[in-house]
Amino acid sequence: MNTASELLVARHLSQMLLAAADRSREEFAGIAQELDIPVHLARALCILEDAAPMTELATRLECDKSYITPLADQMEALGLVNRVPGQDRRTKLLALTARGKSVRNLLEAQIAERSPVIASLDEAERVELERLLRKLVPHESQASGQ
Amino acid sequence: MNTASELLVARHLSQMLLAAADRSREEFAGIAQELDIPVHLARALCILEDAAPMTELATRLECDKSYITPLADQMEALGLVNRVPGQDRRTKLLALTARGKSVRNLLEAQIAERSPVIASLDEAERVELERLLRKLVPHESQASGQ
DNA sequence: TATTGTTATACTCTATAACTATA
DNA sequence: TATAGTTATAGAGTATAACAATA
Repeated sequence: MNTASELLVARHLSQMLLAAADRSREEFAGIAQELDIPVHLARALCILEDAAPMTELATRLECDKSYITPLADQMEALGLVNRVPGQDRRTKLLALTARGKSVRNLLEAQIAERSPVIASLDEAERVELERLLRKLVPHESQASGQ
Repeated sequence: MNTASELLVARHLSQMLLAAADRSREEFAGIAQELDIPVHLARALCILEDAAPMTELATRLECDKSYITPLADQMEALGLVNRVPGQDRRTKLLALTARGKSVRNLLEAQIAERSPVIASLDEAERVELERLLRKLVPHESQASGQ
């Protein structure tokens, strides 16, 4: 295969990959919007199945800890989490409230139902897609957030 | 299959999809950096094979036209394009200079060689990936920029 | 009246650095 | 001395709105 046609294939497939990722993000954003919570709070909610220190949330969201303070403020203002003390007195855990758990459950149910990889692919196709994506992704980066 | 396991599959595959898209973007950004041009200029360069009005560039890059003015300024400052008059006297075309064409060629050659979908997949795998991605992407959005 | 490109300005998202209180 | 969280501030990236020239 020559360079010119490889270029076309590279462009086309890369664009479809980006489009598929965008579609996945949009579906997630749509679900968050229907539940009336900002997308970045929805991402945090997914992570907070168990109460976790703010620094851990920063690590999982791949952002600076200074970003977590206002994010936690917003989650508290919406009644989704409480700041509770950890054993170390410097540490504050973000713990889901009853409402937080309820919203998180709704969120997860919608993701399971509507995520494009579930809604548009059958079991065999999902297995094959995973195999192909695994070849495209460097192996350490296969465990990041939504 | 129950909802709980579908949730896990949805999460895992969606994350891999996002990671693969990130990887593709990073490869593109790396190539741009090696050629010493900002990523957003590299994207514009890819589009400008033929001279095009600034508004068309805004459409292709999915951004506002007010964003194109400083972008074109930067490309001119780097000697990559010139603003040339169109037939309509309101319109300015962005036309690649000799240097712009040369940088664009280098860029495309690197993309053809190093894009993950070329470097990590064989022909049959690319065909299969395209088939799967096509099912994940709404059909109008299969022609956007890098 | 609508459109092209420009300008000035404002907004969103996120990070950096300095700070407090612990350890 | 190092760490958890907070605060104030700054930067990148991008959009909105008003404008001038032209259609």
